[in-house]
Amino acid sequence: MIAKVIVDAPARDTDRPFDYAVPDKLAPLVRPGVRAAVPFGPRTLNGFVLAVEETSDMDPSRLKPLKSVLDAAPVVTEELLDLAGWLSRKYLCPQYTALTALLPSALKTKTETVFEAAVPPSSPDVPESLRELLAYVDRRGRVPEKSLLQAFADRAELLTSAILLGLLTESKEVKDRLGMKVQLCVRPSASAEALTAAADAARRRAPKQAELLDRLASLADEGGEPPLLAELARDSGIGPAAVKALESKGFCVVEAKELSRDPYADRRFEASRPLPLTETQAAALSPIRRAIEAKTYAPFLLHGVTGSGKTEVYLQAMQACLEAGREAILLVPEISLTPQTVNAFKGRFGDEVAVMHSRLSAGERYDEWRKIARRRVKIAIGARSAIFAPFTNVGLIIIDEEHESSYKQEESPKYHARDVALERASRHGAAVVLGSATPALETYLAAHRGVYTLLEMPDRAFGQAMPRVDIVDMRQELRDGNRSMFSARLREALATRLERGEQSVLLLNRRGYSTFVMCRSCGFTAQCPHCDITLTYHRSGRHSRCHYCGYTEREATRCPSCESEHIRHFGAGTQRVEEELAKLFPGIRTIRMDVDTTSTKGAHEKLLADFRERKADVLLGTQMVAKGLDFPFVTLVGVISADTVLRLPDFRAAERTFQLLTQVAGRAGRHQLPGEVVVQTYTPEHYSIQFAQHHDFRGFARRELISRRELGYPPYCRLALATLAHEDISRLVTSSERFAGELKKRFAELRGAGEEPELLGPVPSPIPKLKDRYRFQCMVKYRGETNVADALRASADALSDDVRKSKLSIQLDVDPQVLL
DNA sequence: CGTAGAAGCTTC
DNA sequence: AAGCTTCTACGA
Repeated sequence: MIAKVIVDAPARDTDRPFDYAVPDKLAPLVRPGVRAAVPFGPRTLNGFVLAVEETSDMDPSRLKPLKSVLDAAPVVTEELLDLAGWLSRKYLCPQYTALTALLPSALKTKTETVFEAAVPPSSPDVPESLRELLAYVDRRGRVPEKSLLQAFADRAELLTSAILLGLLTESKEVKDRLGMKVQLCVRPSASAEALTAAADAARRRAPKQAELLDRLASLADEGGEPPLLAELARDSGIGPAAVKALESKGFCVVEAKELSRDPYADRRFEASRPLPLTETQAAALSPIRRAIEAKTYAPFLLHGVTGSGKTEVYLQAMQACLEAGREAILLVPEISLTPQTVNAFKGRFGDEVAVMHSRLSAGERYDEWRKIARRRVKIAIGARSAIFAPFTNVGLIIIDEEHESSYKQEESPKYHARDVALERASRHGAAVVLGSATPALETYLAAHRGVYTLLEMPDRAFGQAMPRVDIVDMRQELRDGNRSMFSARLREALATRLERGEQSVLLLNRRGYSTFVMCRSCGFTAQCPHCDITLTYHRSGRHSRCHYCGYTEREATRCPSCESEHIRHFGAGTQRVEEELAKLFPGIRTIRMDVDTTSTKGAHEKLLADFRERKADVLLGTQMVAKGLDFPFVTLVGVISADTVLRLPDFRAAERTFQLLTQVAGRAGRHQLPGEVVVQTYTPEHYSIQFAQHHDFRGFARRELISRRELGYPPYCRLALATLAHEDISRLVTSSERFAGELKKRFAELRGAGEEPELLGPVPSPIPKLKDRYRFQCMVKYRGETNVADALRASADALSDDVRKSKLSIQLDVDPQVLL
């Protein structure tokens, strides 16, 4: 028997199955989808068994035997094995990388170095200075290198000399990143009669033993959960000595019992029943329900304004899916995976739900994943990676807030959960529901072309009004002599909230920090004449550059548009806003949320909880305050500068601005108190801001699609991005040009079909230097189903010499979301 | 001629 | 990716 194994050596040369002989005693365990340890050259590596076959093309004498099998049951289903192949082809990543992406991190095993004492610590060969080290290792048996380094962090040289002197033996061990959570329990191993007899005999001499024997007897008789060792000691005072004694006499065995950590075990969920649907909701639900019942692949776009009641549609679609005997997956953006969301679904479906949440520990995530793999639940809820829930009969996949950029993974494999969802659904004959108030334009256009069925919910379910949005022209503020970052309007609105004891949220968007030049008098920003993209300001060279095509211009001292001298690069931090806030409103209580204040675990939740309990008047933060928050006393949302998103050097900047403003407007006045939104901007006339003010998605989409078509951006074409990096800039330039040449050569072959992709670059990357390596990029624009992946991979392969020899790195991103 | 570091090759 | 072998440049 031969196993085809993808090994943990993710490089071009090794990205293919290797054949191994399967020893007879492992044969029953070796199945497609299990992990195995295999010899690979002089090393031992982990791998995934792709297939089991009778024969191999290899000379049988050269086959090595598989070392061990890591899983009693496959961890990757047949369908997901195949999907991993699809991921690797579409997103140009090694198969091993694709396979690990399917699994919870707890199963991403690595080999680690472990040390053992080669001689006893008391041996005369051990120098005095190394006694302590050796004793430490000896006490523990096998010590992972990591823990040893930690324990002797300040005395690393001791470790080195111990290794050099041969006092420690070094070996590699394949380890699971985490064992299952186990506790020891006591199980009877004799008949009930024998145990009762022994209990009677021991009654006088050893009462504790007798008590345990009684319990064991009733267990053997009636069955039930064997008691935990720890429990026995705590509740009945039966210590480990008594257990040991009985175990040695063969009355019981101590076993490791696998526990499931249910993070929601001690939480109550308010049970909820299906609500009566509005007419619009019912109209949206019925085609979804029909598709689930018909078991055919059917993608939908559910376009519903904020508050239109999409959640109830999701809930009832899931209900229909469960009734059809099939499984469902719900994806939500990580940031909105809050207790609120989880409660809504746990409340309706209770124990049928597994939640994959990044705030859970690796162990808890693994347990939730196992519930899915063991078919203990029928619904999986989670962020991006939950799309790989190992169900076998998926009937429905819902992606909430489908426009969110967090559905695109920025590490390899750089997959988009929406595309994976569509791919998986087509394999299962499942319905896909893409839900959003502000769909991605790709999705919206596809729906209009009939690729997805469009379902619309244009009104709020309970008829509430949309919040009022005020746009403040910051140019006018400057003219009126206000040089601060707070407009009179926003200052006044803040003062009113302080007076009334209501709360405010202030958003300062600085994501993808990027400086650009702007005129504070007229709002002019420098754009690329070829790409209509904001030029990025480079302080060192005192120039601005387009990172799409490389166009460069010198720093201006006067505004080319209005001749004003108030032209400068732009950007302010949360800290500065906080200071200014304190100056304006002495005694104001502010909670600042940014990378600095939320870096420690749980800090994010803590800050939000404090704000909920009204321990602060203002919540000031970046991006992360914009979404999914729902606080009853927030009646004001202020956007310090809408321009920071709008002027990002990204063709999606207008779309992001519209989405952000629409989202943020949804945060205010969600309850009884009416809400108000103040948006500060230097470009109030920009259509993204205008349409957001009037909550007009359709208007925005129509306008934005026109310019996308004119400029040749998605959704009218598709993109792929190659980023090359090297520490030596001149070699990088050479390699980049060679890479571009290879690409062009291959693209030319597609010319006949009228599908020749367009190549932009090579140009310096928007982050031109990272970790001492310079970066260049090539962007590819192509249409439809043109096979660009093969050309990219082949071109990268053509430079594989440079990659290996001169440490050039080439990163490929198909359908990039963030072009920064 | 010896040796150290770089470069190349192989992994079932 | 990483361990092992081969190449090659330089000092004695």
